[in-house]
Amino acid sequence: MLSELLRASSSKPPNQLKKIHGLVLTTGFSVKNSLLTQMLENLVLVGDMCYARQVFDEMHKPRIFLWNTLFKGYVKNQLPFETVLLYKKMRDLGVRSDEFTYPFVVKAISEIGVLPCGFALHAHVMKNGFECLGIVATELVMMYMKFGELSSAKFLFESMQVRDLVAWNAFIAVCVQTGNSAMALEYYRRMCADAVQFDSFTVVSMLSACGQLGSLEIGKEIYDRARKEDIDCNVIVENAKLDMYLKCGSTEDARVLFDEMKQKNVVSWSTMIVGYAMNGDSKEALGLFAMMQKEGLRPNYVTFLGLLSACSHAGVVNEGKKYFNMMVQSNDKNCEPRKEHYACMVDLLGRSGLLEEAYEFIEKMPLEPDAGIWGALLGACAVHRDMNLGQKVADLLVETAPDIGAYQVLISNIYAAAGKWDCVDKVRRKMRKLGTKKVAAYSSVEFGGKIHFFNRGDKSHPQSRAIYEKLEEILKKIRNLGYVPDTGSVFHDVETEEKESSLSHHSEKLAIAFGLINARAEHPIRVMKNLRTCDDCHVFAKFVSRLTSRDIIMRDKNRFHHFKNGVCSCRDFW
DNA sequence: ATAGGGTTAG
Repeated sequence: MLSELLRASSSKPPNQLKKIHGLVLTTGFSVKNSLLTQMLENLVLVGDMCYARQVFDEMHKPRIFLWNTLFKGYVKNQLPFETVLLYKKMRDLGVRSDEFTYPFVVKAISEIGVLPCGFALHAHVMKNGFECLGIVATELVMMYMKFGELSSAKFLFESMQVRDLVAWNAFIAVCVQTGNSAMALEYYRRMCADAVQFDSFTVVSMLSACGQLGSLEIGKEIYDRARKEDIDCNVIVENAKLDMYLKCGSTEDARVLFDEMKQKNVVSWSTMIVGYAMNGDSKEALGLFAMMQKEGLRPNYVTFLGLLSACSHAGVVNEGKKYFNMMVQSNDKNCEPRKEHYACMVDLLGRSGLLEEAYEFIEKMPLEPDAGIWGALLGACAVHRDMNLGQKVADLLVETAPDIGAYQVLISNIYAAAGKWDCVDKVRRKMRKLGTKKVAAYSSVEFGGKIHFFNRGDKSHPQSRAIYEKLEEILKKIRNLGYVPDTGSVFHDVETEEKESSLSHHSEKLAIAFGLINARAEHPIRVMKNLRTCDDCHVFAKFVSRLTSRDIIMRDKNRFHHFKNGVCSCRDFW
């Protein structure tokens, strides 16, 4: 009777499960593990891990699969620390893990992100002889990728005896997730060469990779191949393609696809809205949201992020406030404003010059403001040259954002602009002490099925000579149009050394010159940059678009710049 | 009985 009750309770909410559990206890029967097992599984299913743990602790000598059930629950509910603690307890009690245990624990460790623990765990896996198991090995490979240990991950992946489709997909997916999309492409090509038949999972990751790389042509090619090979192109695949188009700056293609899609979900709509916002098409973004509401679809927190960033971009403060209030009043757990939304609001207010209001907004917010929020205000202070507030915020941020290089650079630039060189020194020393990493700037252009990368002053490209000649020629011509190299700007997150050294050989300038030489005249020149573009390159691109009548689409770390006839769609520079 | 892969934001 009781076991039937429990079996039937699997879909019940946690509080009802607890009542049933209480009932079981009051019957006075000796509670058998089989009953508790059912109970535990139900609790893990509904995600009440606290209660699940209680039930587990009541059990007498639980068998290994019960431990595993609990591990599964912890991992599924994103409680990596509980997972690891449980693993430790298990070892202390002398219970041996089996091959089902390790995938959970490895996943937890990679989420926590402590490399030495990862190594130790790998050693345990090897000691128990589980390393040759595909599933465990796959998790380990993903763990190393997440730790940034590319060579360990590659080595382990290569040494797997059996690499099935899931192993390939997992590896490619984690490459994309960790920002190594060029590597994902490399392995995709190898997968094809090895004649491993890919599936829709592969396609989704690869479309995402192409979005990251700005490789419109390669992305289209992969999608077309998927259609030809009769791979199931479900909503997720279509969404990924949509995102790829938008990340390549091709809002037109995206819209055509979006309108054609038979099945659309919140992600499709949000992708479009966010994409329009990124591309500076705020009107379309807001219009799409109106359509979405008409269709009766519920937005989620990502949708609102897109909306707020669209408002910020268009400088429509009241619209932004309207959407923010909509979130607050919606009473929908999915739409509660998170820190990112507050950061968006600060950005919106700050960008529009309402710095005081932005500051008050932060002071009044119910969540603890983080570096991202202060950073948004600091960026706005920099744009509006408000040194008083800027310094105040910089002072605050100096303490709370010790490890994010971009903020430190912004702070030191603010101090520099205010002439407070002792403060500049202090920040720089701190950066050096903390070893704040300076990410090297690079730009890339897709051409001929390949991605061409350029560093500043790069001479490694085979067409290098032609590129520099083209650059010289262009610089000469646009000087006549009124271009003056801007060496004085201090307000973006680039290092001083970078500013001082050959401004005219910035990676995006080389990439644009490369595009001018190679890209077909009717196509826009698409340039991707890993960091933010500097003022001078921005002005440069405007002039080039005017001089050559070519459209330049440049994506930097934050947003798109569509240059057409000497004008850019963005409001970040003027 | 229990284990590995995919889309939007940062």
